[in-house]
Amino acid sequence: MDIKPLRYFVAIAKTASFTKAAQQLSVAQPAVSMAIKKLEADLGLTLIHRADRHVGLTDEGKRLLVHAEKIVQATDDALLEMGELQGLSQGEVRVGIPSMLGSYYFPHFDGVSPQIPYHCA
Amino acid sequence: MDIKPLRYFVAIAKTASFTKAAQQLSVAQPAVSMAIKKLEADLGLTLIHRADRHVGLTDEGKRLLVHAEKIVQATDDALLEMGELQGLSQGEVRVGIPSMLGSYYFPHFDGVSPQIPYHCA
DNA sequence: TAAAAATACTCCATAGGTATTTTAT
DNA sequence: ATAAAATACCTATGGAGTATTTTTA
Repeated sequence: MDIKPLRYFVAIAKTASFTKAAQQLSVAQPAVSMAIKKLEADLGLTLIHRADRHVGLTDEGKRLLVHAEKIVQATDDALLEMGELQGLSQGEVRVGIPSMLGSYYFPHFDGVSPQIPYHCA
Repeated sequence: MDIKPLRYFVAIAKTASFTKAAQQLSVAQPAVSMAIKKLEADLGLTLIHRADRHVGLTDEGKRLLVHAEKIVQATDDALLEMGELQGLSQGEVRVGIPSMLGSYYFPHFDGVSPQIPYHCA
């Protein structure tokens, strides 16, 4: 199972519309249609009623929605934290140390290196 | 973010080996290597030390592991329930009704059809 | 008739497999 | 020398876009 279709699905559930969901997600409407179609095929279930001019979840769709929201939330949590860590690991700490003093204040003992790579600005 | 690489990642964390993870997941070893490489590229982080003959998670990898396990678990929960619902919706209810009586006991009023398709065994 | 969703098609990215090479013990 | 991971290469699948058609209110 992939996460993107679940995001599409959640958006459809919220907006009750394939078109609005597509706009909200900045993708073309057919992408959403096909993603849901494939998701339904993969699960062997109908998730959304298309009948009577009204997009609504089936009973199975309602059950999936609960899970989908958890999965999306957990993924967003992960992405957020990883993004923060990435920012940290990318961020340079520019410390203005005269180069000759650097080796004194920031010595490089074997196996004990700074957590964040630093260099003089 | 896709779920399969996260499964690979969790398996590597557990087995401390790309090769064992691949076997466990029934995929070729390079698939695992490349999936992790892409995951690291996507996140902009190094998740696994490859140095010194010992596969181990970096600090960032350890943080991701916590999230990855949640995501995988939530996904498995979803797949399990959807699988159960699929089994139900596929299951036929075989009711032994003499065909001539069927239309009496199970009439087909317009727009009011049974929830589960039935037919006589 | 107008909207929303589905279908048709095309293209490109990527996941995965086999074969091979690199690396470290 | 061996075992494990990385790289190279190839193929096939599928995800997404544009254009178009179908459907229903």
